[in-house]
Amino acid sequence: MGKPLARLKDVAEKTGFSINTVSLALRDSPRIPSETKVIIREAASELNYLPNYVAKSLVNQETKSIGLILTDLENPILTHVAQAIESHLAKAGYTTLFATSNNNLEVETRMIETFRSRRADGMLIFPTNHNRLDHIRALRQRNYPIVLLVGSSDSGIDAVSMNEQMGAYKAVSHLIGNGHKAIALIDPAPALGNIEKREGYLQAHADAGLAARPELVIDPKGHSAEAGYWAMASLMSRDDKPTAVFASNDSLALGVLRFCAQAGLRVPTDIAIVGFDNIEFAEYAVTPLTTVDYNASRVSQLAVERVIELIRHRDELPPPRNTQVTPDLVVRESSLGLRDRG
Amino acid sequence: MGKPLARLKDVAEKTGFSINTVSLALRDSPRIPSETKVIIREAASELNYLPNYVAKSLVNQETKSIGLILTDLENPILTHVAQAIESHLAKAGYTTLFATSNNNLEVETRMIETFRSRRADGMLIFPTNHNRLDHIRALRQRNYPIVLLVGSSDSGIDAVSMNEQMGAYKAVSHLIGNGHKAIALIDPAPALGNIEKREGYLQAHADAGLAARPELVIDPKGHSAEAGYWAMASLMSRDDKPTAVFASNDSLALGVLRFCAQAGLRVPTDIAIVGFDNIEFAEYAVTPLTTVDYNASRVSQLAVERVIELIRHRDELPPPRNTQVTPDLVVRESSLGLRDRG
DNA sequence: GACCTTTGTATTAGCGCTACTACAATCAGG
DNA sequence: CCTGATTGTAGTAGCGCTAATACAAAGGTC
Repeated sequence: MGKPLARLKDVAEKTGFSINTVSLALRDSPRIPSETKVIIREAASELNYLPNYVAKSLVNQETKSIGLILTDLENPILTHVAQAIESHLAKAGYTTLFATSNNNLEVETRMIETFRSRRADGMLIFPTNHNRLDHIRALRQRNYPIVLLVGSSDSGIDAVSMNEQMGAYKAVSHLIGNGHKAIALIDPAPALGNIEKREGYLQAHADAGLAARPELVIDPKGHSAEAGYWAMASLMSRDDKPTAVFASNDSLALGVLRFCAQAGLRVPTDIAIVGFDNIEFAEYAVTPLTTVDYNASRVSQLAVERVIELIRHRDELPPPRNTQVTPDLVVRESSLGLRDRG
Repeated sequence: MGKPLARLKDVAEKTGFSINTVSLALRDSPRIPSETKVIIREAASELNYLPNYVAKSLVNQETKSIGLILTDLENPILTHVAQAIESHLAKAGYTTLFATSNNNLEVETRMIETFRSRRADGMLIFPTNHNRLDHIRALRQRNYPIVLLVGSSDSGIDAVSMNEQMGAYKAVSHLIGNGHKAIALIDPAPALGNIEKREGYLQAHADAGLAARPELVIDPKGHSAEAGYWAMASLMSRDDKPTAVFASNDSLALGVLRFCAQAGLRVPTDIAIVGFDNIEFAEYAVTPLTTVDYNASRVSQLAVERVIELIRHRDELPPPRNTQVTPDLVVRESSLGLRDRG
């Protein structure tokens, strides 16, 4: 912690008042006359006094810090979430304890323990697996304020998230509406137990009376542009080729786009592409990308408000609520149907 | 902090041992026989005991946490830095306190105070202004372990960073070597007091005996793709047009690329473009982007090692060192000269 | 002037933990 | 069998702070 900092005791000795008087004065208590306050504040600032939050936390039984656990920051949209959450928390007087789980359940569990041990007042968690939430649910049942950043309707845990299933539904319905019947899904999440987008994909097919084609659903084993590139290469090497692709995030979609450019496939004439997240670069790709807009700032704000509300309730938390933000589809060039074009 | 957690006292009462014995047992002291340890550990886990790090920190005079302050996470490369730093710190047993300054010196100063008040053992800072470092220098002089993430040769503060001047030098020299004489610089940093890249740009001109053209240096007032787009639009609306552009980060460069695509300018035939950072999408742009590779993982690792080393020295810090990692230029299609092409 | 209030300040206890010290009980050596 | 070391456990103090309490001194009331 660097050189030992001045304590209340030092300010007390310098001014001749007692520790208690100094503490009250610095916290602007009405019991201390303003002349005394001035003297004490000056002495404190001369000594470069800064209150020791560790000691304060021990007494007050709250740390004014909350833990933020994300899977990773590879996805630019999670980055936005992280930054927005930090800003909101700072504004509310909270410090952000940050960690990434690397999509590893064990790491996630360990980081939760670390933050509990540090007595974070609450946590915001983007869990690695949307179904294996027992460790988190157990905490919530002991009244620990936790808000998940992915939907989980019946998990018994508060959640604020984008409605990913709805987003996927909108994206795929849009493609179906443009006449596509062979729509690929590139999504690594189902293999990790997170099936929201695939459900939306299937539902869109069902509602349109179109049979989904299991052979067009592919796990890219990663969520980078490179993973998207190779998933697309694999899809196009088969006999049964798609005419449209829904990629579960924009990085994957940009990889798909790149494959198409190199393979001489025209977008959207030969292949229509829709992504998910609406990252900055979606608009600046080879072909501007149609994508589902992830409203990071809205999700972040609601999640922070929720966790602070839970913290306020302390002893008896209200029943968990699951808030889903409905995403908009941003239609750009990469998915235009024939009738939309000049 | 959720419901009051079990304390040593509770474990002591449950087992009949004293608080002290329980504390020693849980910390695996050799003075406690292993049978006793087993009894105590079992009781602790039944009570769901987790050591209170706040109390521990108060006694030990160290929090095992370090503050990380970045300007923002808009730039994907800072995101990589953040994630890599968090991973390295976690591996070393440190928790990351995270904050963004939003390029606002006042916010930066406030966050530094917050982290000091929370008794972070050290800090890693990407400062908003590379010259206004007095507030940080003052801390360092009081033996507070701080490592900057931007170069600062004579600042009196430790630093680990990419050599941005060298990177810019390599980028611009590459363009000059390809025969370009009218090279624009799109860089918002000099207006904020950070002139490293501009210096490299000028040095490359000087060393090649080429006169730099001040009218081709433009401040895009931001570092987004959109800012790059409009900066390029402004440059191309003038009489004196560049034949090449060096953009101070890849987002700007992608905006430039987009402008060129829309304006019908061929890259690299009509305009050569070089970016900075080598973000994932540089490779997946309309035209794959030549760029300076920001070695985020190397910088992060060295910075974490340095700050931990400083923490180890506690009372008397060694003299500050400034480590600059030399970046490589990654040549892709966007800057190929005539002789490089088929 | 006896009594009550207000005002300014000091004292004490305690948050949960660890370091230091204390001290019986056991054991080894001469 | 006494001395001195070893072993297992407990007691005490203190990290820096706040809350609760205490208590003089001054001021107001009848």
